[in-house]
Amino acid sequence: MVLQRRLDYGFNGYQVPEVPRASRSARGRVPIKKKLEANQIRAFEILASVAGKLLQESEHPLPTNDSCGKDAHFIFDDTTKSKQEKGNLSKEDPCERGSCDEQTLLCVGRMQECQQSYTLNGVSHSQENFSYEINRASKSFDHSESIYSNKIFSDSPLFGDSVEEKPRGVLKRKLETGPSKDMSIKDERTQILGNSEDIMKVEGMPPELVSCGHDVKTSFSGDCKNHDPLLCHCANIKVDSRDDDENCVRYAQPLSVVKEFEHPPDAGDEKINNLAASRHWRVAPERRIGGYSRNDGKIRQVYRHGRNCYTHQRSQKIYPFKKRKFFNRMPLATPDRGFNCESIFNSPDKRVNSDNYCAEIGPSSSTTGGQVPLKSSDCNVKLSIKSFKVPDLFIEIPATATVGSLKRTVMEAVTSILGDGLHVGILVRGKKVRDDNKTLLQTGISQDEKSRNLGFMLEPKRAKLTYSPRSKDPSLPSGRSRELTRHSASLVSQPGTSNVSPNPPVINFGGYVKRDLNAVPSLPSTSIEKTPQASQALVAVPPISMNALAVVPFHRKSGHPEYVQRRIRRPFSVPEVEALVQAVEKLGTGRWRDVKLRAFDGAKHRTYVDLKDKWKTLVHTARISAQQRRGEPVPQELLDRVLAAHACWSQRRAKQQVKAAV
DNA sequence: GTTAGGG
DNA sequence: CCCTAAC
Repeated sequence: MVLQRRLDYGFNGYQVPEVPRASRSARGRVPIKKKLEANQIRAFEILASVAGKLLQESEHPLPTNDSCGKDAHFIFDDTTKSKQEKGNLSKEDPCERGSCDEQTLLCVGRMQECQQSYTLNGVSHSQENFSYEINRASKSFDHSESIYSNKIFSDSPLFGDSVEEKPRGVLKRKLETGPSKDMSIKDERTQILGNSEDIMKVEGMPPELVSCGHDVKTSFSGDCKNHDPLLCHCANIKVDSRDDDENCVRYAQPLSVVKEFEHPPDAGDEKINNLAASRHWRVAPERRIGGYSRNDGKIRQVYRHGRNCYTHQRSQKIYPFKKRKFFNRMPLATPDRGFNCESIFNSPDKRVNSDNYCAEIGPSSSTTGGQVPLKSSDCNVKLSIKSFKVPDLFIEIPATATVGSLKRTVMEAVTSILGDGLHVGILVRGKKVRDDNKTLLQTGISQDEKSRNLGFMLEPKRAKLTYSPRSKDPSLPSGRSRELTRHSASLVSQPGTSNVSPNPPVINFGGYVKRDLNAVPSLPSTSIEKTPQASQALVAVPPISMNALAVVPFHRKSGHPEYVQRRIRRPFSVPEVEALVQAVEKLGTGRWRDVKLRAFDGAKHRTYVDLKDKWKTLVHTARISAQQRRGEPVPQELLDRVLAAHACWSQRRAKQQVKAAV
């Protein structure tokens, strides 16, 4: 079987998708955008120019339907050649050049296999946030990470009423702000994050890491490949479990294993339906600069003075959920994010066996769901995948580089990421179908006339990692998590004592979990698939041999501020409102961070700004008539408390101001 | 990073 | 929820 490796040479980074709204960093600051504009636009143009010339000069047309699905096809003639010269890097055994025992990470695939969790200095880590950095000189591989929280649950405000003490130390704050170098770990408790963001956290995966050219050793100990994240943490575990967004579960009970596989929100309603609307720069002339597309991507000088000056991009101010949302929707908002499917391939067995790139399409995969599959001959689904788009590639290249070197570099990167570590994700009407057992009929693919609502994307495969080899029962993780959900979703308060005890129980919404109802239902076995954001490509590139060219993964997270999506709306539930009211009654209206810590600690999707905003709306709601209110009705009792607390604290503040004035 | 307030 | 200013 010949691999179908046709590429619509649509570097995602070259495209300028329309965005719902301009945006900035999640916290409303400007830095990202400004910095980008300052530093990248120029580099952009350089690359765009070079790439544009490259394409112009190419004698070979860009992919067409004609050859699609038939033969391996490379756009550039030197593709194959390059491949031969270099060998199939992506297929190369990662162990070949290094010691697997030492967790030498050479290839994308291996890297991905290792990124679920690992043990460092005897402490297990989940890799929610981490970065890698290569020190070429020493050929050492450093990683940094931030553990979201190892804070034990008992440390939560839930068990302490004292909020006056400025809480929870530095770590606590860092937890909300994303990656950091803080490696401090209080104890063996390690949270396991089942989110799919991990790959994204491989910030700036260094080219060397996947280029098979250098031994890149981590300080991992143990075999992370076989590391079972589900079974390795047996102490008290604080679980931050998320649904589509940031819903977290904090579990007070000691658990040997808890993991919630998230169901990221796939693109909900706002998703792009017109998958065929490619934003490839070739079709976006209006955005071109100087005849070429202006690239919104980031271009950094990787090699300087002939040596690798790669620096990983530390996104200290990246807010995971925001980015995640962005990525979750990318496949829809910007088709270039992963797929480009508008036509059909006709396969007798409804299967495109292109080295697994399309294997998930076939209904034959649906036979394991206990359903009686339809006869293939009865209703064949004809699909044609015009082209796949590779995940984002971020290329850094000196302006003095030749076009030829650019070609080779890009080709290497492309072949590398295609060679391994990718699997296909399927989107139906903007929603990712995670359930491999669903039939095409069930998912609606079969009725999809023009495939316009069907999309394919390439994603790094990592699912096998998150899976416990020892746990054959796919329902286990999910079942557990549901249990967890139920458990933690219940309001943590002691009825009867509230408002009476001098130390009333604190309602904490750390364990608030909700599933994305819009998401296509999926089975546990597939829910662990990577989310669209994980389609971030880890690109392999021959380091120095390529005229000092380098390709590094385009870091969506740290760039393209315009792509940042608005967070999904998540109305406050009544229990949440109650928790908020209670906290504000206690703390007042000017200490939102404390309120957050006290009542919503762990509910990462609720920021203190959210709480402040909610309070604002609560006050407003309480003041208007019941008929004017919308949404889930808030008990009048709560609204009364809102008004009372608001009045009380407003009065206090006024008094203090008077005092201060005098 | 937080807070406050307009949008 | 977003976005900013101000601190």
